[in-house]
Amino acid sequence: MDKGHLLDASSPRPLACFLDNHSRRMSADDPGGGRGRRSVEVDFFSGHNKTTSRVAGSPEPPPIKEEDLTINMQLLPAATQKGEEDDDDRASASGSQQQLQAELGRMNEENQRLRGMLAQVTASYQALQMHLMALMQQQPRKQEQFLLGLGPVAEAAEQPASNSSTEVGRSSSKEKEDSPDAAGGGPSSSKQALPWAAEGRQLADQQASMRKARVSVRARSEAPIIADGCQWRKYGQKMAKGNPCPRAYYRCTMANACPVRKQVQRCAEDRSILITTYEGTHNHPLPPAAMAMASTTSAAASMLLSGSMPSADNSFLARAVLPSCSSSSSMATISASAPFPTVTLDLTHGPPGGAAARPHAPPSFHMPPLPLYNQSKFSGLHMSSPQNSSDATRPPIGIGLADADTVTAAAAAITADPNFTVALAAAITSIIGGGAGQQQQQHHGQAAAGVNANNNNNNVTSSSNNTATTNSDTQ
DNA sequence: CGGATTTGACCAGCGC
DNA sequence: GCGCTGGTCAAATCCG
Repeated sequence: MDKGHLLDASSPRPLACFLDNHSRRMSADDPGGGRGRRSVEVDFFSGHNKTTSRVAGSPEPPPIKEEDLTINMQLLPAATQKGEEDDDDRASASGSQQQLQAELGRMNEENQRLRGMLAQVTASYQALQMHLMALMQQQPRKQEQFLLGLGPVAEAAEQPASNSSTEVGRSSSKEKEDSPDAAGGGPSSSKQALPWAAEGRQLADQQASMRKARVSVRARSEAPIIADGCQWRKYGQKMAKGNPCPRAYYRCTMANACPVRKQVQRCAEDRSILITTYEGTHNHPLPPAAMAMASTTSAAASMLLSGSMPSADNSFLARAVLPSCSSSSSMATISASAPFPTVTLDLTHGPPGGAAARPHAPPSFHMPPLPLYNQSKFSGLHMSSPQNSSDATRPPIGIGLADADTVTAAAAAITADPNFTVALAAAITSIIGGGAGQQQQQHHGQAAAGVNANNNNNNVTSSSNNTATTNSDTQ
């Protein structure tokens, strides 16, 4: 593999550009990415996120400020003054002035309402931030308590003090310990444990889900692999059942013990579609080129993690939240009932050029356009936890049903579950604001613990949080 | 010669 | 228990 080519983040290419031109750039003589050949990659997540998430050249939409919601009243005197200049129109001006005042009243009312909404959103955001911080502080402690002998014996016993995860084990149990999430706590001398057994187990389950959460990206491409900014090494290839195209396995080689892997396979039904499935979170600083994908994958993992709520809430929330963006043709589907909970980002839809033609358009959640391999149980628009497999057989929930009551009730339900809110915010922020730069990355870094996503584009060094994670995992 | 890829073999999980 | 399948390993091979 041409390493330099894989890491070619120096020539960021917006997705739109690629999908418009990829057929011209492709060398289709070696679609399998043969040994030593020059690999051609799709640069979906090029280094400069801003180019990938909106039309090139269009300015970044400014954040909504409180002042923006204030009605500019300077227009009123001007209109009045003009009325005074014309004595004949004075009577009509008086009438129009009343109309203007009535309008003013309405606008003031709306202004107050918008201010209230803004205040509410701001308060909610701050509350969520506080909650997240509290969770992140609790997590290492609970983790170490779990590792002290309350979890499965084998898993606890396999936790090496040295954390020498350089060699990825063959067994899945060994693989689990390689996760940066699992390494967050590290060995401890604490001896208080038993009261935390149930909680520790729940946490372990949560983290197991997080480890196994996958993000699948579907995109039209003749290239054998997409350039996501990371460095990958191919370690295997298999023929998957039901698909004549082989599935290639890659692992991240940007750090020795990075647990992130990806599978690349062509869609059997449309071989121009490349399906790249990511698993795990990076335990090392990422180059800017890789931030978008890392953000997406970990945010999706967070989102899936939030799916551990009761099934009724899942379907309800999905129905309430998802339809609001169902009109878009760019897609993200959620499947927690598959062998591994999976989020699929579908970049293959829309007009020629697909989502790339409107890279700034927010991806939405929708019905899966095509059945995905390894997601045979997927049944449509829903979020379901693995333990609630009954949801998988539920008929697809209708899209576009979000009436006002539904939205209101959904807002209440979301508010009642901070975990979901945080994860959802992270996912949406990541997906929509893929190019929103630092704010997005800061969001993500806070929402998806253990992921090196809070490096901004200008600074690839680890933050304190990520450094802790990296150290505990690799040392 | 070092590093990446290929490919057959091995292992674990799952369903029957 | 057996077979199937997915995932991984590691020796062999290839390439720059």
